[in-house]
Amino acid sequence: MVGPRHSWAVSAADARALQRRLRERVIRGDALGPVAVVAGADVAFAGEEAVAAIVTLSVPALSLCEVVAARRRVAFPYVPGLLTFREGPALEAAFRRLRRRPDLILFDGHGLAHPARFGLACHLGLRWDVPAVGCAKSLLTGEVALERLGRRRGGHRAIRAEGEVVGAALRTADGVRPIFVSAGHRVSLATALRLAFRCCRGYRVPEPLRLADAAVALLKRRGGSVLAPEDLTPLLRFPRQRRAAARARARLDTPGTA
DNA sequence: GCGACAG
DNA sequence: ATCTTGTCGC
Repeated sequence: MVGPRHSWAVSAADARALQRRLRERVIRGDALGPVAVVAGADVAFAGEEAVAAIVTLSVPALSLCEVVAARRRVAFPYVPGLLTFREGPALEAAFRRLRRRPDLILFDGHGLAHPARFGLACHLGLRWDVPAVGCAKSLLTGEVALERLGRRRGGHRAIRAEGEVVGAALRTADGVRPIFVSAGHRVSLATALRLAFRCCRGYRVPEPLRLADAAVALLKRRGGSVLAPEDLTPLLRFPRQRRAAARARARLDTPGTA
């Protein structure tokens, strides 16, 4: 594990100071090799405990490689903009358990599309020195003309904040609400969009994150922090034909603050 | 001071 | 994120 390390036990004020200091070290352009293994990281909460899971898949097949998880006592409240300080400890504990470092990690949250341009994907991507992309389900900052976003899968539209493009809304499947993609570390927005879209298999949420979400949900109800790839195989099925229903919903899309 | 506000 | 049943639409 390389990169900037600091304690997670900080105050909100110190957390913001750390963001301002560390954001300068984020590599914004493409500085990554071929992506043969992509990971998805997510966290669930059960009382005072955080359950994190990281799932790795092969590219381009998207077949399951590894599944690791860890539980940690929650020590930081949810504060918009400081999500990393709440989820970071558990995510990092899980990350340490990976046998093989992924070539890219998708996070459930923003990267540069963050008020300090240092969202979860920037922070952990930098800290672990792994190319990272932020894939959030709602907007935290900035504006995007969703009414001008194509309804079909692959359509995307820039997210602008304070005069600069910080990310993009991406239609990951026909007729579903878009997700918000932004560069985390070692990737350009164009590459982040391409890679995130490449991980989609018919559902709104990219496969790595969909499986990581299923993993934490399973561990939350089953307990423990150990699970095998087989536990997730039931979810590797492609979605049914639901185009019509999905298209109808797309016209009513109102993400951002859903 | 008044909203907005990843998960 | 989490608390929670049914329900609208394909």
